[in-house]
Amino acid sequence: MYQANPTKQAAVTTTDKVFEQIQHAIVEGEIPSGSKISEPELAKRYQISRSTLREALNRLEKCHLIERKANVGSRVVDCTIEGLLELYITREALEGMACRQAALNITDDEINQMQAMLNTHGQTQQLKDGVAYYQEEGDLDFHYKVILASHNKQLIDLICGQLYHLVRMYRCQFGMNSPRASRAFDEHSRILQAIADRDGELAEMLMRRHIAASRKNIEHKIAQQKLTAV
Amino acid sequence: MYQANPTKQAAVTTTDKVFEQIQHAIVEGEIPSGSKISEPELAKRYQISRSTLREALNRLEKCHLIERKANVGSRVVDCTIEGLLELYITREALEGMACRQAALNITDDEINQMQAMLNTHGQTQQLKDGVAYYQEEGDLDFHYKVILASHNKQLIDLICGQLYHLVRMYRCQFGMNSPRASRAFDEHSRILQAIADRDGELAEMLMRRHIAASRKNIEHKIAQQKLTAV
DNA sequence: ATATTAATAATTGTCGACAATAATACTTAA
DNA sequence: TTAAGTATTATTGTCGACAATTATTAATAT
Repeated sequence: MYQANPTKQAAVTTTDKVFEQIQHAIVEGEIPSGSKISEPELAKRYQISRSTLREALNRLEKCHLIERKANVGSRVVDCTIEGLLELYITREALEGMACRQAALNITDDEINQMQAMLNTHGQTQQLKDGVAYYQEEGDLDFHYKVILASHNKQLIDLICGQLYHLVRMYRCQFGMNSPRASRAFDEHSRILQAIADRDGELAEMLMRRHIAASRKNIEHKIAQQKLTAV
Repeated sequence: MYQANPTKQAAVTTTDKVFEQIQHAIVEGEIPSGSKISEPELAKRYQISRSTLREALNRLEKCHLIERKANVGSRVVDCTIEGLLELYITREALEGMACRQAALNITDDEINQMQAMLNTHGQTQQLKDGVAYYQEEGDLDFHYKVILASHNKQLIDLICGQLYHLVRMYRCQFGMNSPRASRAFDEHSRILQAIADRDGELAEMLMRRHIAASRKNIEHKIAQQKLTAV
């Protein structure tokens, strides 16, 4: 089953719960990208004190969903093309390395799990061909698994704990139901093959190309839009 | 002149100042690695309320210097060999990419500045040959400049804003006055050359090797220690 | 009418107190 | 004597109020 973030702890405190709610609201665009955040208003809306709201805001800042300035306040990060491309560049670096490390550190159990997952994705794709939604979730699932398989806490925290919230936000807000679904499935298969072969160098290269391909796809679309606009 | 972190904002609020003080204390080991943090005690020591202390703790958590558990409390991150190696792996990925991007995006002015900086480092090294301290600061200076030259906000924030506090902590606590000082200088020169040539591919490769060499140097030392210990 | 300054309102930063949870010490039973 | 359970203490989480700063509005002068 798909879950938003495999690294998240169970929400025990009220700050945890409010954090998750606001996070969801930001990712889905209910609290619009770029908008200013009013502490008193949000505190009232979620029926909590400003202190616990501020605690939640701190965590939102940690995963780059909001930005704060001293004595001025917080704004929801705004989704720009440049920001999206920078995010892809960063993912290419981090996930490429995670993939290389996965080839070194993955367990046989994990390989089997991922193989099974890919089979499911393949069937889903046959059933729902053209409908990219499931494939999109599947894409995130696959990437999460690779990152976890790196067994590198630093990488896992940086990517799953921080960057991927932004990734999901961009996906939602830019409505990225990419036409790369079927191609992505093949690429995933080859990546897993390289990992299973313990070929770290190849695994990294394939993952980097996989992510770079998405980035170039976006860049291409942007270029076309600019042409038709003129 | 060397500064701890080129991305940091001016400290305006009391939280800012206390954050910097505690950060320094943790990096230098005055508050020992792995130790539990008592909120009432620290609040008393710095003459502030618990609220503002907790705000500071949130920022410390953001740069991975402390870890929090709900209803239990905070601990200073503990410096382990595995953690150090994972940090090197992450740096190799991020700084490698930053270096590639720097080759694409650096301005001529920045190139000149870095060239001048390297010249200074070279002279310092001649004067103080064998004394690694200046070279160590010089090393960080160089890396900071490369990262900033990438002009990628995401990379800059991740590396300078978060990772490098941990890097400095490990350097302090493990007393890493590496014998690689003179070699590092040559490597820096070649990296800058590749950047100035706008050769992103080579620049990334050289930076990755540069960082990997430090990691392998550590791994080698560890291996030796284990041998002599038996 | 516009620009600059002063007064007002709103927002953020900081504080101390209380509530809920976890750690510790103590008591009691086997 | 040890183990389990209970009572106590200490720590963290949450709250509402006040202080400091910023944003907004009103007033005055050019």
